Amino acid sequence: MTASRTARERVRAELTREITDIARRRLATEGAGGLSLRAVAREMGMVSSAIYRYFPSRDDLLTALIIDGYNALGAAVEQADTTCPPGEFLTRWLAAAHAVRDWAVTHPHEYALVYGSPVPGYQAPEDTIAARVRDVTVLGRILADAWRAGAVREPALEAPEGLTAEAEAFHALMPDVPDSVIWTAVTAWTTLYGWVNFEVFGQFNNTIEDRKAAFDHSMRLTAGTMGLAQ
Amino acid sequence: MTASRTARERVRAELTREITDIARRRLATEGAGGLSLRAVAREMGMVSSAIYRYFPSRDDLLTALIIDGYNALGAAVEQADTTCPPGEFLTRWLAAAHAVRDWAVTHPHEYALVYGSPVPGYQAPEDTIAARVRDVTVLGRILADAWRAGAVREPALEAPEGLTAEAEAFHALMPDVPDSVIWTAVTAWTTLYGWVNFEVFGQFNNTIEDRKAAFDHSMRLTAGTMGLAQ
DNA sequence: TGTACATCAGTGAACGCGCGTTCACTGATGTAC
DNA sequence: TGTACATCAGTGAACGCGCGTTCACTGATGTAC
Repeated sequence: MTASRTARERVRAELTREITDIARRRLATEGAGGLSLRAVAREMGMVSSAIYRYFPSRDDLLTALIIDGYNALGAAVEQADTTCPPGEFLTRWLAAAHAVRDWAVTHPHEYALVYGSPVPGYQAPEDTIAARVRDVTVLGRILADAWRAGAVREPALEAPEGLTAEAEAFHALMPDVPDSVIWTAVTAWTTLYGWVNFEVFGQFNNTIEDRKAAFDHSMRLTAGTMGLAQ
Repeated sequence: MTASRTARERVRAELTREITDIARRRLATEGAGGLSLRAVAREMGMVSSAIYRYFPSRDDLLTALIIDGYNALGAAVEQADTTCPPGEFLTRWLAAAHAVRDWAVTHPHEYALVYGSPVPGYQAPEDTIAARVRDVTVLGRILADAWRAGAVREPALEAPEGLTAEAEAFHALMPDVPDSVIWTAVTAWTTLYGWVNFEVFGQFNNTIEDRKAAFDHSMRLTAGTMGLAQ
């Protein structure tokens, strides 16, 4: 019967989810390097070998968590952008930036998993790529839309000749946008994630208290660097 | 005899150095979380308990590595700045920025130790602070010097009222500099380290090849954000 | 200068722990006739 | 609808491994008289 077959599959999906949930929670205390199948199994009330019915190895579980992380972050940014009026580019940029920061601050360990120092000995497989680019795709789209609408002032600093080939990869995200603007976008991108890294990894401890406000201001400055009108 | 007493102490200093050297090298393969006293001892040709004559615990060894890392990075940045003509502020900024990047690229695992995701379960003690601020002290000094020399254009974007108190901590590094400029400096700081994080942690793999040139351009754009004349 | 004592470096065994993964197995759930 | 068989989930024991840290010890190096 299809119905009962689905019943078993449903349990399987639920337990798979429970495993990743517990694993995610354990990231907080142990970090990615210390994620342990046995600990997850223990918390599930299962014998450790039972986990292997769901994930063939520790690295596969880690991969699942990483993909989930990218997708959650990507979805948050996409959602933030779509709730903005499409023609208000500064608003969209700020919304997307805050979405990145908000997600990172509420999920610091998952953020560390996707944007922190690499897990030693772990090699991310190819299938993480699709999930990996969702957030920057949104950021690229905002600037590309702004450019098409004539809302981007070109920077005074031209792109150096030698970087023409390097900009290639980013034209996939931002077609029609000139190289000089591509580089302001890449710079803005590093500012955004640089800030979030600093905040999540504790570099602002004892220095900045109202981090959301400071971040907001910094992202407005960054919008200026990109030539987005205030 | 003082001479022979010094002999024993010299051996001690040498072995302590050897331990940290080996530990540093092992960071590369294992990451900070996987750093193991037993492995270091094995590589030293010592029995594992002998390490305890030199470091009372694993965390103390880690602390030594972190302090060394901050100092090496700080020294590199200081050195880069002092070789520049003091009045050429853009040159100084670029030199300092490249010094950070160069050091990080040649010592990626030590960089990860000081600017990457925190080591789970490790709490940095107070005595890391002095070493920790050497690099940003240089960056602050460059902008403060430029400001005093009248070489900094104030940004169009004023600092929001609510951030006055937040800027306090940075006035220690950059006295006399107005808040609006403080925030361009903090933003530039996050851009610099954000870039280096991205590069060292592999985010630019398969996208940017000539990273030094792209970084240089990005840092010139960032100088613009800070109001430093090109 | 020579001897008695104190300090220090390194040894080797041990404690108690957790880990990833394999394997033969039991019993329950689903499938085909 | 009922039975025989196949698939699947979970068990429990085991393999072989590495870890941080403690402790009583030996022997060498340094110190004080």
